[in-house]
Amino acid sequence: MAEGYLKGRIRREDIITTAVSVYAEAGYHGSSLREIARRSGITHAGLLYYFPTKEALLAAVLERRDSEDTEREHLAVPPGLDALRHLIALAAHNVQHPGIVDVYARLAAEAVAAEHPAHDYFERHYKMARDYAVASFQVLAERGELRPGVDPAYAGLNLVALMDGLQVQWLSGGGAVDLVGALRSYLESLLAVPLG
Amino acid sequence: MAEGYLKGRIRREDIITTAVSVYAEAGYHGSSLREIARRSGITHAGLLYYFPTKEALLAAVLERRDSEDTEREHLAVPPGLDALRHLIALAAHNVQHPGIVDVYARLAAEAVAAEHPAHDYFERHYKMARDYAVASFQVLAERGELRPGVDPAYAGLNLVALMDGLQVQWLSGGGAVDLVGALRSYLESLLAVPLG
DNA sequence: CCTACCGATCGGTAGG
DNA sequence: CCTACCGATCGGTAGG
Repeated sequence: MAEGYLKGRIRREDIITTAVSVYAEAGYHGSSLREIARRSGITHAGLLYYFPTKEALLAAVLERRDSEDTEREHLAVPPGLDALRHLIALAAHNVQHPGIVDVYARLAAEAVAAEHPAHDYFERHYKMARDYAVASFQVLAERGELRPGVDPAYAGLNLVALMDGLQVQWLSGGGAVDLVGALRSYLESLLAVPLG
Repeated sequence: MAEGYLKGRIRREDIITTAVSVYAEAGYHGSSLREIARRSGITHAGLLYYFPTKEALLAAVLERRDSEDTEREHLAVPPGLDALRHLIALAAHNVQHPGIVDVYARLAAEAVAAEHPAHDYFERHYKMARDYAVASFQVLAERGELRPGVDPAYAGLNLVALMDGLQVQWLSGGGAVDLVGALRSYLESLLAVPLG
């Protein structure tokens, strides 16, 4: 009896996974429910049984990403030098999973438009990332671990922007871009202490 | 007699201008020839008289941008400190024209996919920008104007990535992001001499 | 979950 | 440049 529910939950997760890879290929607007359904082994009407609209599926994709980030306890590291090290580790992890990076880079760009269904999600996401980065540089500044003259507010904003921009070039360039090295290089140019 | 040709040329330019603003709202894939035609005051079949395919119109949009950049003699400034100053001026110019920034930021993200008709265009564009930035930092390094320990190759890659990422956040954030200030801050953290 | 369908919209063509 | 059309595809619904 609970089996019915379990199968449904698994099916839902399958569909979300498939959606992520289709979004990665065609973007959100360029993806059709029929294509996602086909790769999931059901009809598009069947897909709409699980997710009543195209937007509901997108929301589920974004929700899953948030819960994965939370699982990884991304934000459990307090702002500071360790947070920056953790960010490099996260970048190194992402480099092993280009498909995922691709989805979110494309979605973020599509969602620049205020009417895009993921617009608010990314606005919140950027603000959180920025606040966290700025707080980290502020902690460094207080401890004298920041090079003199470096503004924590700009350094934080630039860190988030840099990660985004590097991802696009790394995705586009087919391996010619050393994402992690570039990120380390940026951070080292701001720090008065070794990054380790 | 030449009037017919002139009118055609004007019409073509009108259509390209309209296409730019529709791309800015909906991206390339999300834009329809019918919508671009409607705003240009013709039917979509009429538009196809001037641009035989959807891709041909995209190509015309990108071509125009290149010729505008060339007109501005973007690349006439030799690599070096002046080139970086010129880049800041270009960013300040772009901040006055969010619509144009929007189109190219969205197109660049869409074109990450290798099958996208603008993929090759952006790949070339990125490579040129990167080479130019790296060359500038190399010139600075030779003149001792770069802070010791700064790698010109990473600094150049990061400069291009940073500009891209800042544009996305600036577009998305609705004015909360100081793009030009952030760019200056990045450059100043790398230089051993004042940027002026 | 499926079959069967809807109205809307798409890029492109014919033929003038 | 337009009218008129094509085949394909879209998201979503009805009804089981």
